[in-house]
Amino acid sequence: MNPSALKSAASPPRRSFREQMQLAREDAIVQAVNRLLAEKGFDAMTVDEVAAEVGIAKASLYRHFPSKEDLAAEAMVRTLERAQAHLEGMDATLPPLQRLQGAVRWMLQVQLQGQMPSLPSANSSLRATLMAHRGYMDRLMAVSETLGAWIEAAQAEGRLDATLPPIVVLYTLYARACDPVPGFLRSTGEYSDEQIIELLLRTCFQGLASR
Amino acid sequence: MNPSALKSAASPPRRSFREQMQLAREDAIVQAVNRLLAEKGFDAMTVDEVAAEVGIAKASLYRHFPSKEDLAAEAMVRTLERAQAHLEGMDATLPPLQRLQGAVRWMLQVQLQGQMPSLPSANSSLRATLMAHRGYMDRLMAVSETLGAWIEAAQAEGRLDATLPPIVVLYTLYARACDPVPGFLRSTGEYSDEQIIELLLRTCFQGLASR
DNA sequence: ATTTTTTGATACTGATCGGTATAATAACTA
DNA sequence: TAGTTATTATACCGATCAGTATCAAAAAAT
Repeated sequence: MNPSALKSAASPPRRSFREQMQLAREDAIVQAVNRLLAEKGFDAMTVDEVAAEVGIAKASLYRHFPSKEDLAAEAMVRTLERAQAHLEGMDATLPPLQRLQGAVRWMLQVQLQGQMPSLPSANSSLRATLMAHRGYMDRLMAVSETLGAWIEAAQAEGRLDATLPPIVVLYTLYARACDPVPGFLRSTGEYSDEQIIELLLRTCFQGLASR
Repeated sequence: MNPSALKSAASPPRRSFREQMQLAREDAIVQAVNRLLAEKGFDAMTVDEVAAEVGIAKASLYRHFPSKEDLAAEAMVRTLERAQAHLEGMDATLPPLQRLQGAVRWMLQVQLQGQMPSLPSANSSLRATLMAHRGYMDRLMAVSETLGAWIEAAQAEGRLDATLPPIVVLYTLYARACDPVPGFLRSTGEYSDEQIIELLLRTCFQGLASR
């Protein structure tokens, strides 16, 4: 059995073994980056650390990704994909407000599990890389459109304050991904992660004032 | 008229001229640090920048402050003093909830004016310096106690959700100082600073859900 | 006027870090 | 087995930056 016969038989497994390895490696890299990005942020994370955590040489790492910025961008893409998958996996019969709450709950869970990459909001070279990154922008827009539709639906149902511009709601939801409050609350040792999530969901959707 | 006579006459203006200059200089330094800290954050701010902005040599800067971390700590002290002064200057006859809203309004204003120093929440050496900084900790506790008293009073009046632990409310208010939403909203160009502040006050105290 | 202190300009040190080159080794292909 | 390719370890380059040393000029004190 010659290779080309095998290839034409079952789709193109052309070099599929090597490619499989490549993908597995890239997956391990992005996972490590994601973890380090969540733990210490972009500036404090070093490329040597990433290589050490994955267990490969730094040179091999640079054979997959051209720069540290692209590393961070890929981690963001991965997280956005997880987010979108979670949104699409939600019960479509649920009212939109509940789906939005589910989205925030997911963000808080990921953050408390130390898997939410945190990028500086004022790093020019990083922002430039992100803005130029097709995969990142596409996925960011996909998530934003999904959430945006839910926001408008929830407002139309009268469950979400309809006098708030949807963009304000969207940004406020996104901001839960980098809210320092969960971490501070956890460091008091007074609350379980589940309690923290319930408290934050209340302050986010019900506000601090009594109703 | 000899110096010691003058000194004993009008309190101790001992070396008062030099000290005056010193204070004025330190004031200029802390102001520059505060501005740069708000603009680019602790990591991106360089000591050379600070010296250049103040118009003095780096060596002279290090004669006033022992390290970059202490520089940041002093900027935080200055901001906390401004905050406390603002809190104490508020109309004491106002209901506590309104005073809390005034506090958040002030934080948002300072942030939008580019005068709110932003420190990384996960920089170990900086956190160590802050925790060991007497002046910083004292002022932080003073502000926290003032706000804490207002929170409990507002809850007792039934204006603030009394089922939220006060510490959760306090952290949520503090978090408005580093909320990325104001900046994002401003970058859309759709809203004036005053509109942004009103929107954020609503999402903070009334929440996103309709009432 | 003389002495002491402070400041400024400048250069330097030492460490960190992103990214690259090299040369040896392992793994896969044919 | 011979040859091609990928990976590793290691060292290096260049840039950045916190912090320091030097020394001359300026200011202040006596």
